[in-house]
Amino acid sequence: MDNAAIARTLEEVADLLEIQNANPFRIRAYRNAVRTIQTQTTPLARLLGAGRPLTALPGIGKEMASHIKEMVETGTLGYRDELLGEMPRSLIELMRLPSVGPKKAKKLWDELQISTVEDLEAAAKAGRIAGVPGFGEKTQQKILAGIHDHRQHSSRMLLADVEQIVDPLLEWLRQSPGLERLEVAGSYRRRRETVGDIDLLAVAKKPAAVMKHFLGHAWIEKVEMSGDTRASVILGSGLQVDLRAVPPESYGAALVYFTGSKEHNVKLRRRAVERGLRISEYGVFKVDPDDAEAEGEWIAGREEEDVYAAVGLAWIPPEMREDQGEIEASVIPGGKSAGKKSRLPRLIEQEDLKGDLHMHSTWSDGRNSIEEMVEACAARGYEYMVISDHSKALAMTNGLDAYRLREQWKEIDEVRARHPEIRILRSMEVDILADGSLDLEDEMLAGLDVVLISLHSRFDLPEAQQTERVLRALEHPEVSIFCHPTARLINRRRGVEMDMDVVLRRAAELGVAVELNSNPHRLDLRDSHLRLARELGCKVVISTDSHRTRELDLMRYGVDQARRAWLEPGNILNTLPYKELVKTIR
DNA sequence: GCCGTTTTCGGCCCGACTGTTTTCAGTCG
Repeated sequence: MDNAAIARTLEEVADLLEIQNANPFRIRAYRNAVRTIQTQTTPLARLLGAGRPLTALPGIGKEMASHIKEMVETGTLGYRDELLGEMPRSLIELMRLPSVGPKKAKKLWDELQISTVEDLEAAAKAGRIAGVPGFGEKTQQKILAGIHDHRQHSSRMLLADVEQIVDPLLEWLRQSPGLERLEVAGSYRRRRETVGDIDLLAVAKKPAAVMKHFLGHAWIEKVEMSGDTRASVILGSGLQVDLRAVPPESYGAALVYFTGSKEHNVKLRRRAVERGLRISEYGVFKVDPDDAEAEGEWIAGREEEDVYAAVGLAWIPPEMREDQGEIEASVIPGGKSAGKKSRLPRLIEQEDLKGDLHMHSTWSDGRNSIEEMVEACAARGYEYMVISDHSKALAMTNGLDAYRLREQWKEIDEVRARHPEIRILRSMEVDILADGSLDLEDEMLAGLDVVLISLHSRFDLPEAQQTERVLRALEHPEVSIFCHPTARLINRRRGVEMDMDVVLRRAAELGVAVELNSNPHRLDLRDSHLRLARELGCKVVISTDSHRTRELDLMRYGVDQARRAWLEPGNILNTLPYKELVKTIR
């Protein structure tokens, strides 16, 4: 079993235990193990094979290690099957419906033998749910609405799509009477590639007035709940928006809390408890040792920096708040007043980038001419840029053969003469053919300043074969950059199967860079692969793969993603000035 | 079930809103 399958199985155990009303800390132990496994870049089977103790991993103890060993060896987990003998697996899906949790799912099963969403819908429509103890008319209606939404909107929206909705919403909210501050928190602020819902945080002396103004927005289709400090609504687009209001002295604490992630917050709060403190969305409080129940003395919470400082930490950029070691890295040696620095990385910023290394023109499937692309890049202050049209195997994009490529070089020379303000590099996005050879003759490859290679076909090859194919392509001495390596499209196409560990290791040895494609549909490589690339010393480029001038602005999504992978300017090739770049790039 | 610069036992993050079980459990984030 691969890591993803192992994680899924343990997750299922956690869900089933939850329905069984097991010890909540035991359930949490399973979920912690799942997280550890999901973020593990090396296959657990390989660790086991090498005789490495799994218990060295955080959250993996004797029991989990033995579960994992069993799964690796037999491909299944007896304990999970045992639990499934007591209740159907489909109860887990019930539990995912809004207003249905583990307790209610169990009750539905015990009382009415309901185990699927379909059964539940039929029972609710027949009015049989309202009669179950603990349920009522309102819950029955909520369940029906929840089933509807569940079917309508099960996938998370792309960050870029959500931005289109959030911006006007913010503009509206800024007109609220008495509003002092407003921020988007949640996974949007952490710049995750997809967003499940929007968390808004407002500061106001009279929060009720802000809530009222918010609820008057025309896009709101349904109000899920509303109180003086919280409101939750569903927009016509299906997106859920939560607004919370806090007093000014709680702004920082609330922003930390609502930005998350949940795991980051848990660790932060645990750190507070170890220091006799308590962190909530209202602030950091000193716990009274004689009366742990009392509210305690408020000591911080106005700004995020104050909250982190109260537990001896430097402020952590939101993109890093995933409990991936950022809390440990943010420790300020000697405490907050020691004047020492934390080990947090200096994350890449868009201003660090000196050029865009992947874009198309009307020579293949781009919408703008070379000169228009050049002017647009120059307007963005870039020192250099790359023209990289498709190769002939991608006929549908009007890919170039050797003859047309030579013709293109003539045009590039002319544009170069007219635009001395920017360096224009000759390139091509060359298809990796099925056998790993490249879709352009060697002498033409040698005439390019930069050679990009990409997978655009045969995404379905088995892992071993796909890995071989890619390795062969990487070995070609002219290759500079491996673009959108997994070829995934978020919510639409899963990436190819290949052994990323092997591929990135070889790329690092050969000096081939890997692309972080900034297109919000791609964001390929993904965060965990980028972290692996960094660990292996493999260079990364952040490019837009633009097919029209305005797509050059997609670069910021790539930067967001790089920041989530802890990348610093030194990890990124296109932070280098032109002279250094041409020396470094293969 | 996991973990340990106060611990190998006794802890393990915090609060708002809703609906229903009239005093609070369940859900959610």
